[in-house]
Amino acid sequence: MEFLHREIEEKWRRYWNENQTYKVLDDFTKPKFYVLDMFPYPSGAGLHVGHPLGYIASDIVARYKRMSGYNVLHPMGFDAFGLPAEQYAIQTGIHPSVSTAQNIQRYREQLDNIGFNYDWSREVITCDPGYYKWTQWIFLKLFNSYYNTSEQKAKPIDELIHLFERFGNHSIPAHHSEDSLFDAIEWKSKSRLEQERILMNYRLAYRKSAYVNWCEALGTVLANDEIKDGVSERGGHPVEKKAMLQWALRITAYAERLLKDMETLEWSDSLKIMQSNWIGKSVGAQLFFAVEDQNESIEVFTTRPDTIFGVSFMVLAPEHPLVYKITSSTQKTFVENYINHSNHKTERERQSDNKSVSGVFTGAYAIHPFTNAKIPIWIADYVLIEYGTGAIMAVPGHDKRDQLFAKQFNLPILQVVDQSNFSNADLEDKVGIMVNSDFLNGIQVYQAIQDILQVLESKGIGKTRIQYKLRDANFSRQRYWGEPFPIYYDAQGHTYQLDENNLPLELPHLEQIEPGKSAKSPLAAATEWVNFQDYTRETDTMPGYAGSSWYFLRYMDPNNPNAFASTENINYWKEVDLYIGGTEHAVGHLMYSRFWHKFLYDCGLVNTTEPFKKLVNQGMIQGIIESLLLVKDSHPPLFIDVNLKTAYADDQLARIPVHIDYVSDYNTDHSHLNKKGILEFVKWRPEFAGSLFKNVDTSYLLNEISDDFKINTLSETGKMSKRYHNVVNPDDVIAEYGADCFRMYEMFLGPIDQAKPWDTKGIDGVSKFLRKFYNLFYSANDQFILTDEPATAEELKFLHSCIKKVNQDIEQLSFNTSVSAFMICVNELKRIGCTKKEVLIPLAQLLAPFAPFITEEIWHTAGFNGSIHHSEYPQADENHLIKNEVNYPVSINGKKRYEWIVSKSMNQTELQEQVLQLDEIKKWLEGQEIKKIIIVPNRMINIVI
RNA sequence: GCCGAAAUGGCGGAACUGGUAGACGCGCUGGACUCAAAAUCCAGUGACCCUAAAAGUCGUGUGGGUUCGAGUCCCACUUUCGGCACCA
Repeated sequence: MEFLHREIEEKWRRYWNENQTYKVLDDFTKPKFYVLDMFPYPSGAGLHVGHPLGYIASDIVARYKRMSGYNVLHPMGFDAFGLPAEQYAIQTGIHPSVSTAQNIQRYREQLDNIGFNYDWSREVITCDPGYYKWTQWIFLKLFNSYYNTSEQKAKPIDELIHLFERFGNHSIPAHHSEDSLFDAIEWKSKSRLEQERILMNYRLAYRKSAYVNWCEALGTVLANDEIKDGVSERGGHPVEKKAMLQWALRITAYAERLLKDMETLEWSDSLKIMQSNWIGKSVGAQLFFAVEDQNESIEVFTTRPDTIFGVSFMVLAPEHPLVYKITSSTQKTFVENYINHSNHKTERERQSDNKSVSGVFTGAYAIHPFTNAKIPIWIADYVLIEYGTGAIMAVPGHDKRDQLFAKQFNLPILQVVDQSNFSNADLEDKVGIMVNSDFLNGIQVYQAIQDILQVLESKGIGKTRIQYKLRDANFSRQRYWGEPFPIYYDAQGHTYQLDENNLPLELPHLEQIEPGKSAKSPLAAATEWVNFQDYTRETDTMPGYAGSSWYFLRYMDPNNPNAFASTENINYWKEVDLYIGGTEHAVGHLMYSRFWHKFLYDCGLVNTTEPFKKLVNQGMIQGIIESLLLVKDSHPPLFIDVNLKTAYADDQLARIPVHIDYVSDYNTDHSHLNKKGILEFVKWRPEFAGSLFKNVDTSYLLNEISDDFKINTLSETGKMSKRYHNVVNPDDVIAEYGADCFRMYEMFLGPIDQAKPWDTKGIDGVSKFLRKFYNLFYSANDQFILTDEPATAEELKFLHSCIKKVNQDIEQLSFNTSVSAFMICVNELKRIGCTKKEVLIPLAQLLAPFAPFITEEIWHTAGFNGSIHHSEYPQADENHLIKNEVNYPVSINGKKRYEWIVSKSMNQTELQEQVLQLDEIKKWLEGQEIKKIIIVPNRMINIVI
C-alpha cells in the first residue's frame, strides 16, 4: 500500500488546525513542561534545512512530554528587528516592516509544513508594538534602578537619590562607573543637569561615551561583521574608532551572580566555561603610578602584583585620556601619528596580532612606587581602552606580550621569578621563587602575591580588587529597524522618560532609510516624530538582543495588555525547562537574557533566578560549498582547475562560489563543471562570459569549449548560506519525501549537538523505513489488517526493547539512535510477519512524536477517536526483556579470540573452569602459563598469559 | 591571538560508567522479479594476506603514556568548525 504523503499530511494539518490539537491551556492542575527553541530571525532567504534541526528535536520532546502527562508549552515566534532588513531596505527601497512581514509569513508556512506542534496563538514577534511596549517598559525599569551591592540586588533609583540627599555618595553600597565623592550638601547644591549626569553613573541603563566603528564614507557605524581587513566590507572604505554618546546596560553589576548561579544550571561544561571566560573574573591589585613632574597618576590593574619589581615600562592604550596630557612636545607628532594609525584597526586585529608589536614613547616617565625608578611610559595598541583601566604596568620578564614589546624597543627585561625548579612552567605561570625583588626575595609566588597586596594596602599605593573582563553592554544602535528609546531631552540637555502609560513609543514610518547626518540614527530624519513641543526624542534604537532577552516570558501570557505576563502565569510556567539553540548564542544572547531575568527577579516580577534550566546546543548543519578558482587580476578572467592550484600563491586566487546545482559529482574529490555546467554558470554570472577555463590538459574560451571538457571545482563543507548558493530548502525535501520523512532524516543524520553536512542522498533509507512501517498494517492486497490475537514473547521482546530504547533516547536527546531502534524493530516485525494490534498500536504511539502524520493516519484508520498525540506514551515492561543466555567474548591478552554463549546461571568458578576447556581457547594456551583470568560478569572474559 | 568543540569504513554515524569497534542507514557489488528499466526483495561489503575457505595481521586524525584490556583516560601535536561584545 502506498503512503500518499501529500494528501495524508495535508489532511492532518487541517484536522489539527480545526481541532486546535496543539492549543496550550494555562491549566494549573497539571505539571508543566516548557520546551523552547531559540526563535529565528526571519531572513529573506527563508528557512534552510539546517534551521529546523533543533526545532524538530524540541518538537519530539514536547510531544513526548505531552503524551507522558505534562502540560507542555512549546511556542514559536520571531526575532524580527535587525540589520539585514534595514540593509535590504536601503538596497531595494522595500520597507523593513513589509519585508519582515513577508519573511515571517514565509517562515510560518515553512514551519507549518514540517508539522510542528506550536500553538500559534502564542506567537511573539519582537517588532510588534504590543510586544516592544514591554521591552521599552523593562528598559525604563532598568533606567530607574541602581544596583545595591550590599543587598546584591537592583533597587529603585529614587532610593539612591534619598541616600544622596542625606549622606552624599560616601560609602553608598552602589555599583557605579565613576568615583568622585560628594556629601549631602554638595549634592543639593549641584545643578539638575549635574545631578542627572551623576545618576547616570549609577543607573542600570545609562548613557556614556563609548567607542564605535565609524565609517565616514558610508556615514554610519559598522558592525565588526561588516568590516573586513580594516575596511568596510561594502565599498572598502576606511573605518575608524570614534567615541560617541551611547546607551549602555550595567551588566557588570551582575557579574558575580551571573558567574555563581551557573552552578545550578544543567548546561554543558563547555558552555559554562565560555560564559565564565566572558565574565572573566580575576583577583589582583589596583595600583597607581605617579607621573614624573606632573600632578597625574596612572591607574593599573594587575593579577601579578608580585612582579612589581620587574616593571620596566608602562603602556597606555592610545585612547587613554592621559595620553594628551603627558606626551612631551618632542614626541607629540609620533604619538599623534600612532593614535591615528591604531584608530583604523579593529579591536580583534589589535588582539590577534601577536607576532608584531607597535607603539611609541610618550616622552613621559612614571615613578616606581617602591624603587622610585623612572619608568618610560609608552602607548601601544595591544592595550585596549575597554579592558581594565586601559593601562598596564609592563613586566617583560613574565608576560609574553610585554616581552615581545621590550625586545622590539630595546627595553630592559628584568627577571623577578626564578622558575628553575619548574621545568615545564611557562614564563607566565604563577610558580617559582621571587628574586631581584627587594623584600619579596626568596618567597614563593603565591605567597608573594598575598604579601605585596598587604604592603600595597598598608602604604596606600593600591588595594586588592576583583576585576571582571565583562563590560557594560552597549545598548545603542544608530539604526532605524529597532525599538525606539522611550527617552527625550530638552534644549538644556535634561533627560526625560516617557510615562509608562504612553508606551509603546512606536517607531515612526520612514520612506527613506538612510544613515542620518553626523553619526545620527536614520530616525533623526523623522523630524515630526523627533521634535515635539520643546523636546527632542532619542534617535538611537535598541540593539537586536533587546527583544530576545525576555521573549521566553511573553510566551507565558502573550496577549496580556496589562503586564508583560500575569503573575499567575509566571508562577505556573516559571522558567524554560529545556532550551535548544545554536552555540553561536553561547555568550551573547544567553548572558543578556540571564542578566535581564535576574533584574526582573530583583524587581519581584519573576520567581526564578535563572531563565533556562537545561540548555542544549544543536550543531550546525553544514552545506557543501563548491567554488571555481579565479586568478585575480587576470584578463580575460582565468578560471583554473583545482588540480592546478599549487601553481599559484594562495592570495593570487579568489574562490567564486558556484551554485551546487551546476556541479557534477558535488561533494567528492572529483567534483567538476562539465560543458553544460559551465554554460549554466556563465548564464547565471554573465560578467564571466569572456573568461578562459583551464584544466590540467588544456584551456578554452567559453564559445570553444569541447563537449568532454571538465574543470574541477573546490569542494568544502561550510555554512549553508545564500552567499554560497548551497541552500537546501526543507519545502523541496518535504514535497518529495513528506514531512515525517524529513523530520526523521534530520534526526537520523547524527547527534543533535554535532555539526554535520547535509546530503539529501541518504534520505531514501528513512523513506523506505516509513513505507515498511506503514505496510506492517496492510496486507499484500492493500487491506488494512490488525489482528486481536495475543502477541508472542518474541514480538513483545522486539516491541519492548524498542520502547525502552526510545524512551531513554528521548530523555538523552539521542534521536539518531532512536530512529535506528525503530528501523530495527520494524525490520524484525516485518521479518516475522507481525500483524498484532497489541504490538503495532503501541509502536505507532511510540513513533508519533517523530512522525506525527503517518501515525495519526494509522490511529484513525485503526478506528481510534481523537488524536494519537493526546494518547498515552508507551512504557517498557522489563518482563518482556529478560534473557537467560550471555554471549561472552573470550580474549587472550585483551584480544578477542572466541565468542562463547553460556547460560546466565553459570557462576564465576564454573565459567573459569569451563572456558579453559574450550578447544578454540586451548590452542592459544598451549605451552603458556596462565597468569590471570579476568571475568566481568555478563560482559567479558580475558585470559592473561 | 584568546576561549570552546570535533576528528571512527567510500559517506552520515553506533559503541551505556575503560570490556565483542563499525549497530542503523546511504553508496557500491552480485542475485531474484521484468521483454527491458524503475521500484521492490535477497545476499555481500573496514583494509591487508589468499584462487577460495578457514585462520591470521593491521585498524577509531598524528606521536607518546597508563591499563589484563583504550575509540573511550593522561601528555604533546595537526586539521576543521563555532564565539570573541554593532550579524542574528
